[in-house]
Amino acid sequence: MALRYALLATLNETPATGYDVTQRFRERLANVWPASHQQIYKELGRLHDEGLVSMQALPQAGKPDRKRYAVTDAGVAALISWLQQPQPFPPVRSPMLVKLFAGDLLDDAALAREIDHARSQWQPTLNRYREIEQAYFNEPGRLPRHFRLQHLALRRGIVAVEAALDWLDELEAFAAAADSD
Amino acid sequence: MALRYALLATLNETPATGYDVTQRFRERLANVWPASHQQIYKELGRLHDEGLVSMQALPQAGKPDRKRYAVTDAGVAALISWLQQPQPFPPVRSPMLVKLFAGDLLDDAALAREIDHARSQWQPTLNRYREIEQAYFNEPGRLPRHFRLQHLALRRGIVAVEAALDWLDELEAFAAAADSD
DNA sequence: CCTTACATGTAACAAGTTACATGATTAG
DNA sequence: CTAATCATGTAACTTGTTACATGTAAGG
Repeated sequence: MALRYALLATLNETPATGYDVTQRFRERLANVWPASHQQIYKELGRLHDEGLVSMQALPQAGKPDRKRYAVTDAGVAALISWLQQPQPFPPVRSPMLVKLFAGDLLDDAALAREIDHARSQWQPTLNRYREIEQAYFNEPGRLPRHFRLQHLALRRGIVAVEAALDWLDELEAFAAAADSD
Repeated sequence: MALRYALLATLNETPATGYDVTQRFRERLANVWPASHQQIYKELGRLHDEGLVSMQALPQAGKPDRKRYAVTDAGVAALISWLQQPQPFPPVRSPMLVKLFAGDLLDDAALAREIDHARSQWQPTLNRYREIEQAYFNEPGRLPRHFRLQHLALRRGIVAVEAALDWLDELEAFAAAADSD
C-alpha cells in the first residue's frame, strides 16, 4: 500500500517517467521502500486509472514513447490524507532468527558462517550510510526541513544497522565460547 | 520460504497438530516469523505432500479430527541443508520512512502523531522483551545451548527496538525544535 | 563484439492477508 | 446470553518476485 504513496511523493517533487522513477527508487528509496520497474509501471498505470496522476506521452523514434506522469489534485489529496493516518508497522520476519530457533540442528560451523555472512552485508551498508551522511548532511542544523527529514530517514538506517552489528558481536562472543569447549 | 523451516524446526522439537503449532507461533515465533493458522495449515499440507512430515489422524467426536504431524528423516535432512546455507536478508520496507520522504506535505502535527504512535508500539514491546529476559534468561551462562540461542534471538529484538526508540528521540528533538519556530 | 543505458511492458508464480465456513464445549 | 477455546479448512485478493519480450544507440 505504501508503494503508491512513495510514487505520489516523488512525482509531487518532480513529474517524471516510469524509467526516471525507477532510477530514483534505486538511488534514494532503496532503503525505504524498494521496488522493481515491473511493479512501478504497474502501479503507475493503476494510479492513472484512478485519476491520481496524469500522463502525457512523449513520442520518440526507435524507442517506446516516454510517458510523463504528474500528480493531480486528487493525487495530492490522497497523499496528504494518507500522511495523516498513523501507519501499522510491518511484521519482523528474519530467516536468521528462524535458524537460531532450530537449536541443536544448527551446528557451530553453520552459525559461524551465518555470522560472517551477516557482517559482510551490514558493515558495508553502514559504511555507505556514513559516507552519505558525511557528504550530504554534514551540518543538519542549516538544512531546509525536507532535507532534515531525509537525514532523519538515513539516521534510522544507521541506528538500525549499528544495532544489528552490536548484536552480531554478542552472537559471535557466544559462538567463540562454544568453539573453545 | 523460511516458514516451512520454522515449521520443521518446531515439529522437530515435538510433533504436534496444526492447532498446536499455531499456538507456538503466537507465543514464541511471533517476533521471528509470524504466521496465521491459514498459512500454517496450507504449508503443513504441502510439507506432507512432499514427504517432509508424516501425519496421523486422531479421531474426535464433535470436532474435526486432529492431525498430528511429525518430521520425517527427509524433513530433518531438508532442514539441516537449509541451515547450512546463508540466507538473504529481507528488504526494509517502512511506511514511516516513506512519510518522511514526502517532505513538506507531512505537517508537524501529523509527524508528532506518527512519533507518538510509534512509541506506543515500541515501548511496550521493549518492556515485554525485558520481562521475558528477566524471567527466563536471567543466568544465560548456565543455560543449555538451544536456550542460549533463543536468548540471543530475543536479544536481537531488544537491541533493534532500543535502536528504534533512540531514533524516535532524535526525531522528536527535531519535531520539538520545528514546533517552537 | 559486448555491455550498458534507454524505455516500455506481460505473464507466471509465490507468499501473505482477509473474509467466510462449521460446530461442539466451557467459562463468565 | 456471549464470548472464548478447540480444530479444521476454502476462496478471493494483494503484494512482490522472476522470467520473458522488444529494439535502438553509444562506449570500450
